[in-house]
Amino acid sequence: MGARRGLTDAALDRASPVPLYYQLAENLETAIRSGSLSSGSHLENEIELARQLRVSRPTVRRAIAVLANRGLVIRRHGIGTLVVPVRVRRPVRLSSLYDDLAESGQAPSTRLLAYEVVPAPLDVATGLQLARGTRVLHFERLRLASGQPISLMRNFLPLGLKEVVTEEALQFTGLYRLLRQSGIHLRLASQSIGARSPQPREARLLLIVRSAPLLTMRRISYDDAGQPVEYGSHVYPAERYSFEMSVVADSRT
Amino acid sequence: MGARRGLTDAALDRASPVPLYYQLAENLETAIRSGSLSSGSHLENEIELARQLRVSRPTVRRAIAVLANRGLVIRRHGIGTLVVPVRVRRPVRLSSLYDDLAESGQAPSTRLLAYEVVPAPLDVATGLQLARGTRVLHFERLRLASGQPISLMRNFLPLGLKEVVTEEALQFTGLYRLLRQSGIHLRLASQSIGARSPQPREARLLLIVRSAPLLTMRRISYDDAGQPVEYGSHVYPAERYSFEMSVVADSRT
DNA sequence: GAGGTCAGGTTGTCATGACAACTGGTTTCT
DNA sequence: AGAAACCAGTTGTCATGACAACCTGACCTC
Repeated sequence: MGARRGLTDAALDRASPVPLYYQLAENLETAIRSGSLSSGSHLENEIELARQLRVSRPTVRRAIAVLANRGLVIRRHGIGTLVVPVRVRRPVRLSSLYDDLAESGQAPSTRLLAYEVVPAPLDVATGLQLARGTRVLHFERLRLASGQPISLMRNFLPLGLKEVVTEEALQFTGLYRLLRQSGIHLRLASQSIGARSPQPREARLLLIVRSAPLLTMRRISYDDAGQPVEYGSHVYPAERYSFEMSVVADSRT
Repeated sequence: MGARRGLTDAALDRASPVPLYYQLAENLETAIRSGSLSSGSHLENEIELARQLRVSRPTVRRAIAVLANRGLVIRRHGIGTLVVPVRVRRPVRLSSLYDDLAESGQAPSTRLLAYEVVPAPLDVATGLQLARGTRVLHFERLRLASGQPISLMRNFLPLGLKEVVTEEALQFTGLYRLLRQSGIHLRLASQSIGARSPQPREARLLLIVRSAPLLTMRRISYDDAGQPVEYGSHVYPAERYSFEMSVVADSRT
């Protein structure tokens, strides 16, 4: 704060293991979100930016590409790069509900309704690429934000992860955080979003009437190696939940 | 065809205005989808690929980055690049329902229920960044696939696009295609997916009972310049429709 | 036999340099 | 006055070169 000159107050640290382009991307993102770079304004041009920061132009371009991918800026050939004049953010990312809630300041809490080892149902086995009936870890959680139930989550994981995702840990930590802490990096997920009416038990747990629709999400997550790690089947009360996302067209950059 | 040797039968055309990396990305994608590159197999390493194709390694890397972004391959440091062993595809892209249906072989048809100029409701005006009450183009379409209604779509556009999106054109062409044809390139959209119960009129039009839930999508699309181009508020019968998407974690490449 | 060590192969990062393509405004010409 | 041509500024594309970081498997040592 205070200094007006540099677009990026935080300097780049060449000694850090974090790549320069990534440091730069984060600095820029911070500047955008904090409002230092106002909506609709031009970013300084790449060559000048490179000169100021003492890095090469490809490094600057790569940093900007990260922001463009996240939908924070738009590049225009012959014009420049401008900050997206949109307020909306919070895309559907590969993060857990827990993270999302914690970030947005809501105090999330969890009730662990089930934790057991069961034979995989057919769709789960298929999704996790296991033989029919293979034993898998299954658990069910009810998520509350500000005291209100917002999600009923059922997950299936390969048995090998039982040591990582323990019953105790799940009480206080999100699934994705647990996985990340033990070195499993989720890289890709395919998911399907739909809607249906609640079953009686679901309506009771989520404190909604039976005629109120549920949002449903089925997700299969894969790690770095392309191995399926998690099968999730979640439902949300539509009146209290929706999915926000930003979609970016293939931008050729 | 017949040649087995080259991973990419289609050669690169340096005279083409299409960038080399993009040509390469498309060739590779074709190879993957057609099965020439089987699931789980390694891609040839970057340096060798560059040598064979007579391009630089950055060009190869960029092509692979495109595929990685689309979730078709996974890169592993120190290991190589492998084809994602997943069957699922068809992410939520910035394309129209019409395109999607046409691609998947369903014969789409459209009934144009309304086409008029109206003062923008508050949420529409906000979304399109117009003053409250500004006159906008509004139309409503009922989409049918294989004779069954699958979507009721309401759209609002700035009045300036009335010449492009005419009543006649809408009967036979998707909105996004119309816009593209007139040089408007959608670049970014923010959307929100939720669910609710249908209103009587919606249930009647979509041929569902009143207790059957609707999927809802609200989308605001922006063009190259970051100008809002379209506000869409669409509903789908949940029993016949769901959103499929793949999510990719920030991969640092 | 178990463990650590090392080498080879792979992707990741970054710099430098050059030219092409596009946009918008200015200038010039008719 | 209007239209065409030009120009400065910007991002887009591509090549070459170098080194770092990482993973696997083979080898060696104990």
